[in-house]
Amino acid sequence: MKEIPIEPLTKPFPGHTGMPFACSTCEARSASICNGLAPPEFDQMTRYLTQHALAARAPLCSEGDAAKLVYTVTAGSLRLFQLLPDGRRQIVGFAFPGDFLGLTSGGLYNVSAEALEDSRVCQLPRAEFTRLMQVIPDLEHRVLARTAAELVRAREQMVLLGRKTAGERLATFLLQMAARMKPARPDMPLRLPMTRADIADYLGLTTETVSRTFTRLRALKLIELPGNDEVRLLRPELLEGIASGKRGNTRSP
Amino acid sequence: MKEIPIEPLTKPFPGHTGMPFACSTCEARSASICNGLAPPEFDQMTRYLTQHALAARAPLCSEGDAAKLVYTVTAGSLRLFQLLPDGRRQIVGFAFPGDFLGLTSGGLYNVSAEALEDSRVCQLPRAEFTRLMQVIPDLEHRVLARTAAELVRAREQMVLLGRKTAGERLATFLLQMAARMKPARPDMPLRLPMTRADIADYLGLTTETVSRTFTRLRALKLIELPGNDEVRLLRPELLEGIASGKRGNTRSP
DNA sequence: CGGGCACTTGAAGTCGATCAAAGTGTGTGG
DNA sequence: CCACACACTTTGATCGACTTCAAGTGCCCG
Repeated sequence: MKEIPIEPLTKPFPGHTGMPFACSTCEARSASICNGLAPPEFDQMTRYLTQHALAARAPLCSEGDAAKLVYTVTAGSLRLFQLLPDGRRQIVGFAFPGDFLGLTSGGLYNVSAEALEDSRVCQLPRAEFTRLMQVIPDLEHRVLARTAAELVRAREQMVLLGRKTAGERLATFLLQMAARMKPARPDMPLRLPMTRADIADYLGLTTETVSRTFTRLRALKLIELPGNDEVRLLRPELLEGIASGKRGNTRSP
Repeated sequence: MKEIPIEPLTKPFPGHTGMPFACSTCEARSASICNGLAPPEFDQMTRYLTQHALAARAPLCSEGDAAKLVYTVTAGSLRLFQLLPDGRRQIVGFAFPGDFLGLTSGGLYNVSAEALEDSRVCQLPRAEFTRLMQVIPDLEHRVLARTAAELVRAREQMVLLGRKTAGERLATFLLQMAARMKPARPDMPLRLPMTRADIADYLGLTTETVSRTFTRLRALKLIELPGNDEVRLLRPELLEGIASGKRGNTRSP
């Protein structure tokens, strides 16, 4: 939890196309918030845009801080979370390349963000981004579309946290990750950049329960665990059934 | 759960100002999505705008339905929820006068909505609303602001569902309701239009636990329960402490 | 006045939490 | 290159908050 300062990149971000908030990684996922927008306005924007590297576990921003910057993740992954005064933590989401961070209602960040592994972000002053949204309606459309999509995801997570069993939660999580990761080769094991504790805090469980539930799913031949941070989903269709919450599946896994 | 069809109002909505998506109630809460926008565009819009009454427990829309309409609540209250295949229910929010419903990502509603009591909504075809957003940037700004605010609320609810105890959940809920209701006179009891089962499905608990927790808070002289659907918050500052999750408070309530 | 629904209360059960300890892997420094 | 330290994970045993099952109470409305 020690502060590792954000260090500016010395050399150009590998794969960067010169387009702010767009990079080859993001383009590959067709996820960057600015991809394909008409470039003229971006020329002025470039002036304000910087890239930053984050060491594993480095904080990007903290809940309650003045929200001076908005970010696009270009490499690595982050956890977004809130803390209760006594230290209980809830991870509200993970961020991967192409994801957009820093939109707030009010001038303060409402979640904290930390790198899960060595990561990179493009950042832009929020004032500049707000101005750009006024100038480029299409940019605002995109931000709205993403925010709405994130709200849908948040509501699904509320169903998970409020009503699903541990087995259903983990199955849902694994399928979420599989959908986001799009493994290079099908049947390649999925790499999970987060620890069991992170998964627990995302699913409203403890590390012990997450670990036991992994073990249980493995015993049922639904998954394999080639390494501590790797999973292979052997029967996605069965996992779907469990994740969606059909009872009967529930009590066993 | 039987289908009570939406019946059109026969007489003009009481208190309606003639401004679509704005009514005296909404203005009083300065919450209507369209209040204060320049009226010219609304003249054409009025053609498509209709008002509807909902009987208590009547469904407004169902998760998965084609999202043909957007709504503003003008009177009463609704519950927004999702169901698991076996019937488990998670209420993701309640809607009160001034609240805007029906924004989706994709063409389908992602939650179901039902009236908690006799209610009224203004509705507008979604296509028309989308067109209006293109024409009136300020309208899109407002929709974005509300969606972002709703996302913040959803994340706070994730913390509640994932990490808070029953006592903390109920305290949080009561303060949420107090903040929304703005009781006419201070120290007037709060009217809760939802049942214990609704509260339970909102907080990820059972009706029994909600009931026991109400009893416990009353025994602690933190609240009074003048009627089944009424609460008076006697010590809001203590409830705040519990709701925010400082441990020590936790084990007693 | 009586049936039905929501709410409350009690007793017993369970899923996941907590407490405890042993494994596993990794990076570092001797 | 090995050994130690540390961080993460797994497994086991026990506990407890909330659920489940089961009555019982109160209240509204026909």
